[in-house]
Amino acid sequence: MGRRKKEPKSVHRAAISSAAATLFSEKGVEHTSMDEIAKQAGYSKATLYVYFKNKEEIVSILVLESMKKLHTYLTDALQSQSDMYDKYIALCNAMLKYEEEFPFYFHMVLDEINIDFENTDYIPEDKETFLIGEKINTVIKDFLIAGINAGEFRKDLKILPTIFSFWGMITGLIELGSNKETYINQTLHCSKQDFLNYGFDTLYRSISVKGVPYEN
Amino acid sequence: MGRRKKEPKSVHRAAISSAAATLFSEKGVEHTSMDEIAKQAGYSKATLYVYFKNKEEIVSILVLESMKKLHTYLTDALQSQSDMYDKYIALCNAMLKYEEEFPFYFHMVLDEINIDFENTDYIPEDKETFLIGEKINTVIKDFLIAGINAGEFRKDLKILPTIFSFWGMITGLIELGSNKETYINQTLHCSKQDFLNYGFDTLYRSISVKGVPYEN
Amino acid sequence: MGRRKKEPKSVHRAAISSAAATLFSEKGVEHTSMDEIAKQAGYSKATLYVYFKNKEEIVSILVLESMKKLHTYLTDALQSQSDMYDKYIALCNAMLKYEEEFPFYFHMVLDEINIDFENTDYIPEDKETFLIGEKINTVIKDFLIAGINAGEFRKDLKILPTIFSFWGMITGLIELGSNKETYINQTLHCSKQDFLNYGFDTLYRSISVKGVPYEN
Amino acid sequence: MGRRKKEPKSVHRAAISSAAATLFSEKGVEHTSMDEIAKQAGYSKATLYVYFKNKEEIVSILVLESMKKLHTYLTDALQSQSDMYDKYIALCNAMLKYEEEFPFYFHMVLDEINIDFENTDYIPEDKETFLIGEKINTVIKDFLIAGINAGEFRKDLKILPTIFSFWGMITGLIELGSNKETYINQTLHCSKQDFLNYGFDTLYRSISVKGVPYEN
DNA sequence: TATGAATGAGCATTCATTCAT
DNA sequence: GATGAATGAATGCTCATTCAT
Repeated sequence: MGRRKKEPKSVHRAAISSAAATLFSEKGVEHTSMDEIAKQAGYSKATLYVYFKNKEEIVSILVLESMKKLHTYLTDALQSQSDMYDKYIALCNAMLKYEEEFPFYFHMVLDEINIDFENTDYIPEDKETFLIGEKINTVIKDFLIAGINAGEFRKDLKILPTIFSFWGMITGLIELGSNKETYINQTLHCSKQDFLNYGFDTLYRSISVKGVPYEN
Repeated sequence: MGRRKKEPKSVHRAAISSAAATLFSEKGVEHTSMDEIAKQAGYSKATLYVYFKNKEEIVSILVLESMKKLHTYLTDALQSQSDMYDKYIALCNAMLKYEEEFPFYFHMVLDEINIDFENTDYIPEDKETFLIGEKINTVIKDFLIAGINAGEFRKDLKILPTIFSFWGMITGLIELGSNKETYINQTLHCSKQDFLNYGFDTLYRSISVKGVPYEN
Repeated sequence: MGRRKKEPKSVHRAAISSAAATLFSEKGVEHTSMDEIAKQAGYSKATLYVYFKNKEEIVSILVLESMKKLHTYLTDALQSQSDMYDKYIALCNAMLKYEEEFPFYFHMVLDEINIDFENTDYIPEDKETFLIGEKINTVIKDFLIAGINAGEFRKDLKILPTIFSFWGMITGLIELGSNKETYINQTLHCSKQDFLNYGFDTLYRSISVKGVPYEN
Repeated sequence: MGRRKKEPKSVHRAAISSAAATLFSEKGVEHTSMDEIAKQAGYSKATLYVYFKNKEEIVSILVLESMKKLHTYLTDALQSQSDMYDKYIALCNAMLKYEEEFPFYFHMVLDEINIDFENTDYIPEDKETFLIGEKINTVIKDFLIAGINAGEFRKDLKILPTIFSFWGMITGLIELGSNKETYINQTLHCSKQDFLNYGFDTLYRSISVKGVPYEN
């Protein structure tokens, strides 16, 4: 095992967390051992503990990274379109893109966000993750308000409950689309993307004043 | 140990799976050991293997049972109401009831159902579970068609995609409601049930011809 | 590894703790691994955990056992003699016998006895160990009082401080005798037993009214 | 790191062993890692191995240093008093002072000294430690002989055995006093120092011709 | 000389599963 | 049929030590 060149710590952390990400996606966090991560990353198991405090920290940093990316995807999606409906669809597809890139964290993100801030022992990454979560909420909130003001979305929408319920619904939709891709292909005779587009459209009607703009 | 002789095999399976169900709900499948199930059920650990091939089979039978119950809940919900909107709300609450009773299987049901029917090694219960899933689909399908025929639901709904997307969305909504109950209470200043009602209503608009009937 | 006959649990516990005792004496508790204990006892490592909750419990039971034996040795020693000096010497030799049989616990016993009875998590054996410790104190106390009343020991002795200081001194003497046996042999040109006898005698003068009865 | 160049090797050894001493006292040798020593000393872990062969050597040098200090304490104690009894008490308190300063080595000194001088692999410090031990023996020997010649100590004392047995007994007494300080406070209703004074006095009678001079 | 980097060997503990009786 | 007994295989984590630079 040739010793590596002097590379910054972040390079090793990236290599390790990347290896972990692959394995976590394949078999889940619980079923991925530090031994396996080490082997996948090409390090000795002990070396993992040079770069990370423990397994939990690897998970936390991965969740944080993915959340940051999600935030970027969502922001970019909204900026890429001007029409409200197009923004909505771009938003949904940004989440889809995220789910496809980080299948594992997609669901975890939901659970992890409830941090016990009383517990002084929590991993700093977790707090940052929570903060990014709040930023994401804000992004969607602004989008909703803009839509209402533009006369596109129903005036009687309750902002916060709408954000949360949409988050849950889109998340559930995408997760089902991915978990059951083959089943959908066989039974619905359409692609996962088609299925999701249909779902996104359907859901749009629940906030829209006038329904979906084009025929899908 | 004074255990009655000649109890039919099913009695023992029921006792064991019931003990397992309790523990799984409390601590999750992964964190429940066969040792604990045996103790809870009042059997020796080895005896568990007389009645079940392995731990996985216990899980499978439990998932099947829960699916059967879900089917009942859904059927009952539809029969308990005559109005379409009321049926819809009853349907949603039936799923909520299921989630609250079987929090653990709720999500699993999504993942586990993709059976490789080519694989001759699969657990028979899993096939039955799949079949119940199909029955559930039919129940919802009939509901949707009835709603369309009654002029309550949009005529342009595509039946199958609608069933699936609704399944995903309601599932996602309920799961978020449960995972983040405290967060919702604190941020939205409302109960989980209130939040979910709002979400159910919102979603109803996406299939309804005229929106929700009453003010909520 | 042929499966053993159905033997009572206590037999296995004895076999394991006995193997552990040997290794603990040879290399110390910290440097004895459960793996080694298992090998020495002829069991699989996992089997150890069938009979003991953890390593700590093995240590605790060993300490307790040795303490019980010490109590017996001391009681027997006192009963075996009628003369006070002879009782004293028998007492010292009982401790020596104990040290030779349980070299490892001899010192540990001193440390372990301070139990935090507030801590509800302590191992039950530790409490019993403490109780035996108290019984041992009583045995020595009665001996001291009897000696004073018989006019053999100084009337101005403070019972409790005398017990404790004698315990410390005899313990220290014996431990030194054992740790440095070869050195003693070479430098003092006498056996460990001779050396200890001299020490016991010397110490006797500090409580005796008239000094040691015979010439040593 | 701005470390001054050309510091003699001994300076680094002192800095490292001093850091180690602090940590060893706080948490014990076994529970102090080389990592912690390095951090405490402000060196890189690898640097420790430039100045010391291994962890054991750090311990050895520390034991040696402490022994040197003990020798000084004992010599000073004897010179500080003229009366024999006072010298004896000063001697005991010198050992107590040593125990309180080097709790960790106090007991170790007993065990470690048995060097296998045939073994060419031993650490040189250990030999020096042994030599200091011999010097300490001589100090006490001279004290004993002086006491005998002064008519204070019994004429029939065998010098060497008395030295050794006193060493063991005082050592044992002090160790018990320290290990069980709280227990002594609670049960004997006196301070550790009071208890030890009583013990020292008691022991004095075993060598003294006439008993302890004052009432304590 | 000083150290950043890496790791082999080890450890206590857990658990699903097997099998002789 | 029921089980007491036993265990192989893991798992997360630690640490003294080595070595190329």
